[in-house]
Parts: sequence; C-alpha cells; structure tokens
Amino acid sequence: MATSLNLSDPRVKRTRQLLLQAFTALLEEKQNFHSISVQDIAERATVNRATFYAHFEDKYAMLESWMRDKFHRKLELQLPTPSALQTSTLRVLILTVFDFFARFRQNFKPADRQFEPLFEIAVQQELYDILLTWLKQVSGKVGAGQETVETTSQVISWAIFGPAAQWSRGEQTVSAEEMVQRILIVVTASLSPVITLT
Amino acid sequence: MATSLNLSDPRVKRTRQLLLQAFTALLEEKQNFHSISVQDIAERATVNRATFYAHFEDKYAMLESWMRDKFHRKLELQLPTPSALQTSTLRVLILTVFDFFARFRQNFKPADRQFEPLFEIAVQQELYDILLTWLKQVSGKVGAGQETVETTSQVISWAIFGPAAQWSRGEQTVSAEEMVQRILIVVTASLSPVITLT
DNA sequence: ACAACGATGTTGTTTAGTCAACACTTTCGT
DNA sequence: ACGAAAGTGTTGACTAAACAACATCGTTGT
Repeated sequence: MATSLNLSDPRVKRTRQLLLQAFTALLEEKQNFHSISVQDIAERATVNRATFYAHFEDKYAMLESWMRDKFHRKLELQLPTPSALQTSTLRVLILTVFDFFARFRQNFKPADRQFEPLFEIAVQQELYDILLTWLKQVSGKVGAGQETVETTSQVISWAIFGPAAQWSRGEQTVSAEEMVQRILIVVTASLSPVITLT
Repeated sequence: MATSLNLSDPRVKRTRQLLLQAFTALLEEKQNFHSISVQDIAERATVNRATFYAHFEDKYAMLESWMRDKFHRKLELQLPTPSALQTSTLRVLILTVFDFFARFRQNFKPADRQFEPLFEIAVQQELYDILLTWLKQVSGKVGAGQETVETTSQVISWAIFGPAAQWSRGEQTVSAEEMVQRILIVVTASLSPVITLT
C-alpha cells in the first residue's frame, strides 16, 4: 500500500537500494521489463515481497523511481560537488540530459515505448529539483521570491527536457552538442531577470 | 546482550553479513584490530550500534565468528559440492587448514598474538562440523552410533588442527604438502573402524 | 589528580520487515 | 475452452532493527 515510510530511517534506505539494485541486475539479465516479476525483484533483493509493496505502489512506480535514481546518479557523476548555477554546469546539465535520452532509446527500444511517460516524468522532476536548488542558492543575493524561483525552475526544466525528448525522437540531424549550445543561449537569456551568468 | 536471534530470519542473515563484511573492510584499511571500534563497524555496516550487540557479545566474539566465516568460505571454495568423505577431499581439507594457518601468521603478526585462542577455536570447530557431516553421511551404511561419529569427529579435528598449529609456529622445515601426506596416513588409519577410504 | 572526552554495554519504546494466508487476476498447456 | 499454475496485491500477528538515553569505564591532557 506504500504507506509513507520514513526516508531517514537507515533500514528504509537500505531496502530501497537493495530493491533498485536487484532491478538493475534483473534488467541486464532478462532484457525485457515485462518478464520481470515482483517476486523476482524481492527474491533477488533478499527482501520479502510484502516489503516491496511497502516501498512501491507496483512495478511501474518502481520503474519510475529507478529511472530517477539512474538519472540522479549520472548527474552526480558529471557535475562537480558542490555544484552551482554557472554557464559551465548548465552546459553539463543539458548535455547529460541529451546523453541520457540517447541511452534510454537504446535500452528501452521499440516495444517498451509505453514507459516513456514514466521516463519523462523522472527526468523532468529531477531537472526541476536541481534547478530549484541552484536558484535558491542565488535567490538571496538578488531579491527573488519563492514563487519566482519555483516558476523559473519549472519553466527551464521543461525548456531543457522538451527539446531533448523531441530531438531523441527525431533523426538527430543536428548534433547533440549543437543542440545544447542553442538551448543554452535561450535558457541563459530566460534566466537574466534572476541572474546574469558569466 | 546477544539474546538468541533466529538465524533463519533473512534480516538476521543480512545484518550479520553486513557486520562481517564491514569488519573485513576495516581490517584491510586500519591494519590493526585494536584501533577498530564497535562504532566503526556498526557505522560501516549501516547498522545501529545496539544492533551489533544483538548479534555479538562484543568485538572479540565477533572476531571469532569472522574467523570461522573466513575459514568456512575458504573450505567452500576448495571442496567440491556436495563433498563426501574420501581420501581426496580429506587431503584438500587438511591442506586448506595448513594454508589458512600460514595466512593467519602473515596477517595477524606478532602483536595480535592474543587472538590465537579465538583463531584456534574457530578452525577446530569448523573442522569438527564438516567432519561430523561427512561421518553422518556414511554412519548409516556401517552400524556406527551417534556417539561414535561425534567422538571420531572430535578426535580427528584435533588430529588435523594440532599439527597444523604446531607446524605454523615452528620453522616449517618440512613442507606443508609433506606434513599433509603424513597426517593423512594416520587419520585414514584412525577412521578404519568406521570406514575404509579408497 | 581530576576533568573532559570517547568508547562500551544496556534498556524501553517505536518502526520496518518477515511471514503465512487470503481473494483475485493472468497466463498457459493440452 | 478449461483447469492448473503462477503472479498480484493486501492483511494481521510476530520479530528484528533503529533510536535515544543512560550508567560505566578507560584514556588523555594539563
């Protein structure tokens, strides 16, 4: 029933991680998402099946979390820590999104097209979160309000995500790097009311 | 207070494993046993400190379990599965004991000599267990009673363990292989009332 | 010498995970 | 087409793990 678990409890973190890892392993083996059962996942994670349902609504909710997690980790690898809102980090961010889309197209080929919505939600949400974090860091220095940074984060997350999705669906006649460069210009401009990037 | 936990409970197995793994990792880093605290182990294992005490009396009790575990795994690697009482497996068993002693001498050098008793108990107990298993397998075919196999296991476990301990303390003027060969002859003979090995 | 500190065990309470059992749906072989 | 087998989601009772708080016991340093 996925009744809220306390995310700060070490047991919860561990089990969650075990489940996601198990899922990753099974995906590599079985190839197609459909042939993986909740039983398989629970068993591989050395966790009771009922525990799975304490963490995730169902297999699809897990897939969404899994995608977010994958994307999140990829970002952590690419971005410096601590990361801040700069042209350079923004470029890396956008490029990572394009990379991630490309990989997704490879792994979740033609059949599993039904999962695109989950994938999209995962990436966009994650984008929103990191942009919000960045904007909050600088919102004090300029006089930007709470709503301003939230709206800005939302707009920009879609401004990055959307083109990447569209590009990955198409023929990729333009290189990812070129796309990134173009998007970066627009996004930077849209940020100008809040911050001027160098 | 190490009040009996149910060993068949998956949670118990998991945390036990986590604790032992954490200990292994810390041993490789910190080198000396003394500088590793219970807090360190619990933290590394992502387990609460109180949970440690639910599993082990104290750090030393854990060291004993750890040694048994290491020896057990080494045996599992060396012996075929399923293993049975044969001259060949017996030779492997004895040789593994000698190897293990040699490694122990390397890692737990002069200072930590205080842990020898723990080490000895671990190895002897493990030896006893596997011998008992083997003997029970064949005790039905011959008319050997419960006490007979238990006593035989006990005697032989010491007959293997003792010489190996003594040899490892000495100058190793005789090779391990030669020692194994000599011990094997005696042990085989001592088994003759119960079983004739081929 | 003794105060401050850090590690050790222990305890009571709360929460997460296990388990077996349940009704239900989906898949599949013959 | 139908019965068996396998997967899904849920529940309530039981157990392990987390947590905070405590008293205790060395170490260290000044």
